[in-house]
Amino acid sequence: MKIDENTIADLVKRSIINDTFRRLPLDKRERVYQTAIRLFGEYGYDGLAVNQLCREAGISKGSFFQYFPSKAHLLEFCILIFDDYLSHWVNELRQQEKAVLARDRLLYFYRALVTNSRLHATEQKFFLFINHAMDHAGVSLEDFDLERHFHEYIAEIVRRGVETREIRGDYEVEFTGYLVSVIIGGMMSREYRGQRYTRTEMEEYLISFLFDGIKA
Amino acid sequence: MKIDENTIADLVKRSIINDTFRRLPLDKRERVYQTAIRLFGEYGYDGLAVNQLCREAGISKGSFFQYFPSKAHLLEFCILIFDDYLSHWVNELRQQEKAVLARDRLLYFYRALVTNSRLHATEQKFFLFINHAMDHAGVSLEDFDLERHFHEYIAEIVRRGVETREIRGDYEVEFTGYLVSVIIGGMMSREYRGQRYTRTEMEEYLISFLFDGIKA
DNA sequence: ATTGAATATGACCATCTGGTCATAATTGAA
DNA sequence: TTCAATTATGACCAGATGGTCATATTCAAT
Repeated sequence: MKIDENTIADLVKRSIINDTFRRLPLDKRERVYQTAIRLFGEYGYDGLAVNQLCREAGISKGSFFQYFPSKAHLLEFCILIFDDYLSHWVNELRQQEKAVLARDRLLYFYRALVTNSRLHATEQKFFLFINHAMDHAGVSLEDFDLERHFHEYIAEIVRRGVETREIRGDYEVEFTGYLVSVIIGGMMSREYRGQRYTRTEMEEYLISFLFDGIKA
Repeated sequence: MKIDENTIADLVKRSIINDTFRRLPLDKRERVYQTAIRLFGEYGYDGLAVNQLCREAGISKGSFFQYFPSKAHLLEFCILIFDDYLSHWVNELRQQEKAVLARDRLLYFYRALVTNSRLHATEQKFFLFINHAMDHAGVSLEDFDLERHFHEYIAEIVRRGVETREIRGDYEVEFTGYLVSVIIGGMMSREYRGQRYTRTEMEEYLISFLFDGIKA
C-alpha cells in the first residue's frame, strides 16, 4: 500500500513527523517506514536502535532527526500509517465479498486473514508487537486499537446475522462479535503451528465450533 | 507461595542462579523475586534497570551479581519460579474441585481464574509480559509456555466431557481444549473492561456460548 | 578473641543510547 | 552562474546501562 498523502499531511500538522519527511521522495519514505516496522516488530521499542534503523534504511542519523522529532514519534507514525493500511485492507475485503450468509462471510474473512498473514510476515509481527507491547516513552499504546477494523467488520457480519436469524441475539452484537474474533484469532495462531489438519478441516471446524459450540 | 527449595537447588545446578542466592534468608529471596516480577511486568525486560531493582529490593548492585550471573538469568529465574507457582495453583484447584459435569468444571475454573487475577495484579502483569514479550538477551521466551498448565487442565476436562458424551469428540481433545481456553481467556479480558454485564451474566454467556455456539 | 570464609558494597568501567549541531552537499529559481 | 533555501552528514554529547572488583563487613567455629 502506498502511504496516503493526506494522512502524511495530517501527521505533519499534528507534529508527529516533520515537513521535511513529507517532501521526501516516495521510495525513501517507504524505505524508512518498512525498515521501521520490521525492526519494531522484530526487536521491540527499546530493541530498535536509531543507529541500526538509519543504517538499514540508508539514511544518516542527522537526517532521521530532521524527519522525526524523536524515536517515540517514529513509533507513533508507524502505528498510524499501519492503521491506515488495515483500514484499506478491510475496506477492500468488504467490497470484494459477495456472500450473504453469515457463515460464508465469516469464512471469507477467515480465509483472507490466513492468506494475508502468510504473505506479510513483517506486518504480522508489527501488528502483534503493537497489540501486546506496553507503553513506551509517552506513547500510550492502548490509544491505538489496531484490531478495531477487524472487530467492526465482524460486528457488522454478526449484526446482519442476528437480523436474518442466523445468529443468536440475546447478548450485545458487539460482545458476540468480540468472542467471534477471539476464536478466529485463536484458529489463526493454530494455522501457523502444528497443523495436524488441512486448511479445509480447519475451516470446517471453525464454522462448526462457532455456530454449534462444543456440545456433543 | 513459598519458593520451593528443590526448585532452587535445581536452578543452582543449571547455573541459572548462584549458590549464594540459595543460601540467602527466605525473606530476602522473596523480596528480590517479588520486586523482579513486579518490575518486569510493569516495564518489560529492557525497562527493568538492575539499579532500580536493587534499590527497591534493598540489595546492592554488587550483591545482585553475586546472586545472578546476569540480568537475563534473573528473568529466567523469575519465569521458572513463576511456572512452579502456576503449577501449584492449578494442582490445588484440581484438588478442591468436586464437580462432575464438564460445564460445572469449566465454570469453576473460570471463576477461579477471574478471582485470582483480580487478587494478584502483579502476577497477572508478569504473566502477560512473558506470554507476549519477544526474546531477550538469549532467553528464548517461546521455550516457556506458562499457559500449558491451564491448557492441560482444560484438556483434561474436555477429555472427560467427551467420554461422558457431554462434549463433541470429532476433533482432537487438545485442539478443542485450546479453543475453549481461548474463549475463556477472551471472556476474562472482558471482565476487566466495560462490564455491561454482571458476573453471573458473563458466566451464563460463557457456558452457553461454549456449548451452543452463536447459532440462533 | 581470633581467624577464615561468606557476603555486602558502591565507585568504577566500557559501551551504547537517543538526540544535537556545525558544516557540507544538493537543489532549483533567477 | 549565482545564491539562498533545503537536505545530508557524522562527530559529538550527556546520561544510562549491564557488569566488575577491590575492599569492608558479617558471621560461625574455635
